[in-house]
Amino acid sequence: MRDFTLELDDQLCFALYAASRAVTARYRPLLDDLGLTYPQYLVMLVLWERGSVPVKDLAAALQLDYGTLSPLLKRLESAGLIRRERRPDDERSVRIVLTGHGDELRERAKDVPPAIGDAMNLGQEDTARLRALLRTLADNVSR
Amino acid sequence: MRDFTLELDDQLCFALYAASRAVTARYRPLLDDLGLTYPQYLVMLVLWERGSVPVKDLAAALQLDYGTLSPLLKRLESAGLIRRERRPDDERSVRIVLTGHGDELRERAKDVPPAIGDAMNLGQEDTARLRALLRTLADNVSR
DNA sequence: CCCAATTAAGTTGTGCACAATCTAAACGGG
DNA sequence: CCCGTTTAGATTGTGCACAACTTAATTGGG
Repeated sequence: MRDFTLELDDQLCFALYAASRAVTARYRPLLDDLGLTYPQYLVMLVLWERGSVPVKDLAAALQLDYGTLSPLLKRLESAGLIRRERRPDDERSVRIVLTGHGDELRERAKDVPPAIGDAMNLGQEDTARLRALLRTLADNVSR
Repeated sequence: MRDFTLELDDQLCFALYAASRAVTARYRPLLDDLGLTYPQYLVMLVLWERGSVPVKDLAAALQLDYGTLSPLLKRLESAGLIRRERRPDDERSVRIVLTGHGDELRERAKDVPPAIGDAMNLGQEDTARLRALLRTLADNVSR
């Protein structure tokens, strides 16, 4: 029989919570140079990859709701990185489009992943293993 | 040479961020029954383990600063779960002490870790592996 | 064809996270 | 013993997360 305690250090959840914040903290100075917060960076990753994306798909990709995304996108818009386009054939839907400025930022962001990979210092093997475990966990927990 | 891209799904950081939020979301209904948020639950874990703790040590254990802890503790206090005691020999230091009500909550929280462990569904082996990887990661990244 | 139900998005309110700033108590070297 | 420095803690302001609610456009069944 497995033995579950209330001790902080036993909890996988705390290791997860602490690691997530530690990684975000490591990103912060790099992203400050780009004028982005961490969640804003994630949005930009999706846009750099797909060019333009409906808000709905952005929400699905990042697992965020409109309550988080709407104000975040408003800030990216007033920073001049994105534009909102309401679809003519469905006035409910809003498509997020990169501006020229937003696209240019991609070049400057190229250095971020290697710098973080270096700081994480896990090696290719453990990185893949960890990513797989995290996906399994997220999957299990959200069904 | 390792190949770092800007694709969202490549990023370990996103898997980490998503998994952390998914796990917290799974805790939510259980903690709602106890009248706690997830960070409040973490504080209570430390208090249930150590009885009473100076705010400074709480901050160190959870890696949180006073800006996060002060208002959180104020809410736990007005919920009647904790008490603040200013140390007579050092008026700067505040010690957090469980109230009777706070101590009683421990009994009701006993069911939480097994329920979460069950939902995570990782097995003892992978759980230990994941926890170890997360600690190494947090360690590497915050040096 | 119409209207009830659904869908996309936004808004409001609460509670973290964290940087920056502030206060007051304690310490310590000259 | 005094004053500059350090330390414990709180406060303020910004930006997520997320629940609950609102709005407006679209859809689909009778």
